[in-house]
Amino acid sequence: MGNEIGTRYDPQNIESKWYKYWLEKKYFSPKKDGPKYSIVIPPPNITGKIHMGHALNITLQDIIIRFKRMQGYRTLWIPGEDHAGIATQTAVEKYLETKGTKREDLGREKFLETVWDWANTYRDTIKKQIMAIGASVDWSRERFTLDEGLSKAVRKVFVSLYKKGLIYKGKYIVNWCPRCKTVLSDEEVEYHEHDGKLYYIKYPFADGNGEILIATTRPETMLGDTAVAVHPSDERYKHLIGKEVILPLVGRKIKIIGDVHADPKFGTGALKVTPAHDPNDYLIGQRHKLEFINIFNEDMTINDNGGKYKGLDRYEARKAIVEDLEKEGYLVKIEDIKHSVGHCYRCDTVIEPMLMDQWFVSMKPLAERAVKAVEDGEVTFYPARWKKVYLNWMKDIRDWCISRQLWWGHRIPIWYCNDCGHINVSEDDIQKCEKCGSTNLRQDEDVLDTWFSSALWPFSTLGWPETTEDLKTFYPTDVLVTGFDIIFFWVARMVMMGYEFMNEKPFKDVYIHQLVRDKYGRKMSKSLGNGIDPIEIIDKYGADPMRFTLALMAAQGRDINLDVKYIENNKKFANKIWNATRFVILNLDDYKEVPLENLKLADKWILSRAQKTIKNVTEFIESYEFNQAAKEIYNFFWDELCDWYIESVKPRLKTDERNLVQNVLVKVLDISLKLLHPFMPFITEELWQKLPIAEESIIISKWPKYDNELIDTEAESKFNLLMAIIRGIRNVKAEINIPQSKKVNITVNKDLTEEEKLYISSLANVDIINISQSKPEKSASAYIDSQIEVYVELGDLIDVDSEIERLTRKIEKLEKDADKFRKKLSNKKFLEGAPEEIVNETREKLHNIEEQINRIKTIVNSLK
RNA sequence: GGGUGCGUAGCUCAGUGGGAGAGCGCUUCCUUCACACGGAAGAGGCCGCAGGUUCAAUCCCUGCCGCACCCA
Repeated sequence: MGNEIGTRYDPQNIESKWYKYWLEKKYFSPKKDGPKYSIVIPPPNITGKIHMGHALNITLQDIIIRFKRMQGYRTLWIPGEDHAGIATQTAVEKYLETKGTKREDLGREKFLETVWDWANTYRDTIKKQIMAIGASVDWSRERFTLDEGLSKAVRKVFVSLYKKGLIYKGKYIVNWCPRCKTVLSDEEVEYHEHDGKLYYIKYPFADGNGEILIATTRPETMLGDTAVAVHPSDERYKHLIGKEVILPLVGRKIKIIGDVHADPKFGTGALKVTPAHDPNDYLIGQRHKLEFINIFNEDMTINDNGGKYKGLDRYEARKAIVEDLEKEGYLVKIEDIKHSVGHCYRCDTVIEPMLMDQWFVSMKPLAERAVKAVEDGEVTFYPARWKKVYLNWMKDIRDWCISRQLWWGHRIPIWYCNDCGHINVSEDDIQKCEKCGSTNLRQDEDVLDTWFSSALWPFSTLGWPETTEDLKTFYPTDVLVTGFDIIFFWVARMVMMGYEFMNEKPFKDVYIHQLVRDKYGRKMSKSLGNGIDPIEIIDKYGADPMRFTLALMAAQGRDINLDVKYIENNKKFANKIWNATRFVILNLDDYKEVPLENLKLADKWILSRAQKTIKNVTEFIESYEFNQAAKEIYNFFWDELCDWYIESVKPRLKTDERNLVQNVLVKVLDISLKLLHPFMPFITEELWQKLPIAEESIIISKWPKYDNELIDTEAESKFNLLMAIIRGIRNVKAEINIPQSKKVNITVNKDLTEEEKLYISSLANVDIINISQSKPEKSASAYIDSQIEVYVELGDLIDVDSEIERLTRKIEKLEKDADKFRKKLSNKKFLEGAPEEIVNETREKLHNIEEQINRIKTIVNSLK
């Protein structure tokens, strides 16, 4: 055991060393016995680096898993990464662009080779970053959403759902991202408020008698208009239903129809209907069997259906059409309007609703059990309010568009027969049409939504579809820790898939954690440049302080506004832990283990406090109240252990109590380091290893057990009194501006034990303690309650006037409190209605205060 | 338009149906043999506003105002 210990906490020296040691010892792999406890990591995207949100996510999971591991569970935390279809493909395309080439030039196969190389590099980076945070994940079970096993799982799921009729191909309005050149699911569209214009356009009646005025934010889509809709009960227009108008610039005759979707209060109440380019218009189109005219190419230029506007981009077309409308007298006015516009969640391009042939999962049948599971509490959300968010979405769920026009991803296992037209679906690649035997097959070009494979994560990572030992042992997992932003994308879909394919929930608890924002509460983003890079933080302050800060701020139901100064602050806490331990170790040269018997007051007090800390930290971690748990151990360590116990023990280390004190110190430190370990794994291992009780690793040490026998309320109240007396003496010194180190004599009205005298002398720098019933001349009161009076003898240092002033202020303060209680106690209703216990307590409190006031008053009078 | 969360010390935030808390910042003092990344003592709050429930409300309920976010 190396007992050399520097005077400063230096994270760089300890972190990588211990992580390596833990890996070598395979502590992160599940042991062979004990109740199981499992977590799957939310797989980070391979498109970038780990950010603060990941750091929080990983920290919280690591706290849980280390805690459970120490409690004796057979723990497994599976790491992995997500192939992130759109994001990765886009990133690689950008990279190719810098090399002057593009994916179409390479071809599908070559392109995918490039992406794999890229993916492997990034996976490696991410892995190193997760390690730097200290995550005790089992790397031997690391998975990737595109690896062989998971691909097998994806195919099995696709085929199964297809055969059940839950996956189908159909032509519907979908969200097209013109930049990514793929469709997106509804969840992948983000709506932002835009400043837009509302254009009022005249559509003349076909019979030449007047016109109807419509309002639209997207005049360019009029090229695809196939009707004008008004509300059927709109008095202004209902007589026009059935009449025909002539579409300006285009010349097509279209009908005026009555449909409830037309909002009489919006615009003019008359709505142009473009069924191929608006989700609502699409529904109107279906209801009224309108024609669907697609006017866009995939790159958002106008296609052949746009006549003279063909080839123009959608925004150029808008400009041109507005100009032409104005020229020809159709444009009546333009108003400014704020409206919500859908954007691609990956590249922020404005999405275009398009009518396209795509693959969908029919969600309603899958959602049923997933709803019930959460309603029945089989799957529980923490904090509970997210349950509502989940259920609201689930109950109004729409079919999921799962095909993507990408190359990077799980290719859809569908083969079309070019000869007989049969659609073959298969888990394995096939060469022959199962219907006609033709080899003239063509696999569907599209890949699946990345979230399709993520949805299987809790069981695919455990080996499904094989029935592996891991799957049998660790499914369902115990908790899922993630952010609220992917409840729909991921959490909900995992629940559905879990029940569908495992016939069992994927996890018991869902802990929804906070969003990490900057210190002003703004989202961290590249464009604002306000991101805090966890790796830079780790380099500068260490992983432990970062982790502790995140845990300390992880209050349920509120986001984290992170300021680097908080991390700096907790580095000071780490330094404090370091130095307190250093002090103990420096005093252990002659340590030998003895039973904790013949304990003194301070020993009983700290051991009792330690028990309460064990209890609270344990309970708070169990209920996912990480901030409370962290706060509990922080306060115990700094305030109680360092500022009081260690200070009180210094003189005792020079007496024959040395050996006992050493043992108490080691015991309390052992408890503290263990309680701190889930939060700060590196420093606690480093320090624990230096203690005489150290074993192989703190990681596999036993979590401290709460021992009711060590709770000593009497010792606690006695020690509390001592602390109050000591504070009182210090306060007197501070008030009259003499240094704390200046020795004074005090007088107490009651005899004290030798031990009590020792603490007062050493902690308050007191020389002589006199016992007397009367207040000495030229003294200031340091502590007064209904039993005890303590005076500091000041001699000529006393300033009677300021002493009177000080005491008068104290009386005023006490009187204020006393008034509150008097008021309460004079209230009949309170006396009748409140529980007796409360009434008695209040009486006692008032009595004590009044007693104090009287005593102080007596002193003041004697001074005058 | 529907929904959710938040308004507590100068700042950032905890917390609770029975005498308002922390960290930072601020004021004063101290290099005392673990730590100045430290120690000691302080100052500072109509717990957003208005009602209601209750013996008792910062906490529970309703409304309002302000700030975020989600969904349409």
